[in-house]
Amino acid sequence: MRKLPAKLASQLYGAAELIAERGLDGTKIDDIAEATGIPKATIYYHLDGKNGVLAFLLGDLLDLIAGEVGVAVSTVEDARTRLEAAVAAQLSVMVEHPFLCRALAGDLGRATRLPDLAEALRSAFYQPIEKLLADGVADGSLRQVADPGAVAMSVFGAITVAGLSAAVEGSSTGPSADAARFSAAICELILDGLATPRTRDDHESGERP
Amino acid sequence: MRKLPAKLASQLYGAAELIAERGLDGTKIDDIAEATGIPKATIYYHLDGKNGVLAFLLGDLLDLIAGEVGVAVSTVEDARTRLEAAVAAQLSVMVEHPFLCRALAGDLGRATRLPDLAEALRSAFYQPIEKLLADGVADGSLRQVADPGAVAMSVFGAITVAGLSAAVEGSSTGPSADAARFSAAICELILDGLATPRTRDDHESGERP
DNA sequence: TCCTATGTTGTACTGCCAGTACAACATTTC
DNA sequence: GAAATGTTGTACTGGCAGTACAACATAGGA
Repeated sequence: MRKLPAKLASQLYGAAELIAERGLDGTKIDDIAEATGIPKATIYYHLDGKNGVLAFLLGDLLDLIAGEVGVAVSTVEDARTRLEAAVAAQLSVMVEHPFLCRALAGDLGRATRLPDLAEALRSAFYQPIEKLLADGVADGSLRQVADPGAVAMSVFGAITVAGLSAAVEGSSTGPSADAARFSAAICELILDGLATPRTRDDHESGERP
Repeated sequence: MRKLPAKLASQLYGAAELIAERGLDGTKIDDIAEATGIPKATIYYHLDGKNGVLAFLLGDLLDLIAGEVGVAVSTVEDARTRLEAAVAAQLSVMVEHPFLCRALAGDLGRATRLPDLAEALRSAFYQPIEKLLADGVADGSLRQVADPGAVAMSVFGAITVAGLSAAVEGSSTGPSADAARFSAAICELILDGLATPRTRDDHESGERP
């Protein structure tokens, strides 16, 4: 079942847009068969029904993300720099696969109920972040926080939701520009924060010209 | 259809756990009928099928969140302080309604495909944040960032994902402690960031005793 | 009190669609 | 060229959402 011939695999991607648009429930197997050109009987021969299709598509996406992020994380730089690279890598893959991302977001519930996918999700998205934050504290490039688990979860959320929104909306400037823009915004947020550098309490507003 | 009698409304909440656990697809109308004690025919008399049930439950949750956050945001404090209050409010509601949150997360796709809910989602979660960030720049309590839209989306993601994870996991210390913990972690992250306060580039690690 | 509007519920039915069964045919491999 | 493996059309089954409807309940207004 993990031996899906390359040709079928590539055809299957034709179903991503459909699923992204209507959700898996709104998509009939016959629709998938028609959109991909793979006969229904063949789909069932190789995959475990609709869930199988979803699992295959999302599994691929998650592997891709985990791979790219893995590369970005494996340099000799300090953790803070690697964190920036990881953010950029994750966003770049997401922006390049908008349909898969939308399918993932839309059928998140189903995805997390498929054991393989739940694990893949975790290792693609959450774990690298968690590790980088810990590394950063160790090498001094990131601050020690009171609740590392909660912070890692928030960082994960910031990146992932921004990525999904970027993937969903698309833009005029093309995918790589989008990825760069969001990536910069996220790093600005999670590294430097939003508080004004000045006083940390009580300030009468000063209008700017 | 928005006139659901109070008694039925309260019974309907009995379906939240079911839906959270199995997803809406995995939940049969007859299961809902049995779990809530409302006969199937009555459900169909008042609501528009399964989607109607989901819409009712989540609509309620979102109204609640929007309400609490609205209160937190309407004080005379500066935007930074109100942002902290909004984070706390949102998390507190989420943590107190774990089943509804799980249902929301699991059936996000369906939810966003229901027009009323999509709008409610936006106004409960995203919009208050967006406004606060703008206010903060205006009153000087928050930093001006290069891409406010992208940053607002990331902040939204940080809060929401953390809230979902808090709601899903639960804990031994009770809901209000959870909310406070996550709330502190998120504010620490989005206000002060994770970069070490020291040098902003190039640092040979310095071990701490 | 009776009459009407509105709500409540059981029962029976319809239609759609995921998934299965299987036989016929194709391709590969040795 | 025979056996194994893969491919596909066709026809069927079962489960469940949603509907139809009649019987019954309740409330309120005259």
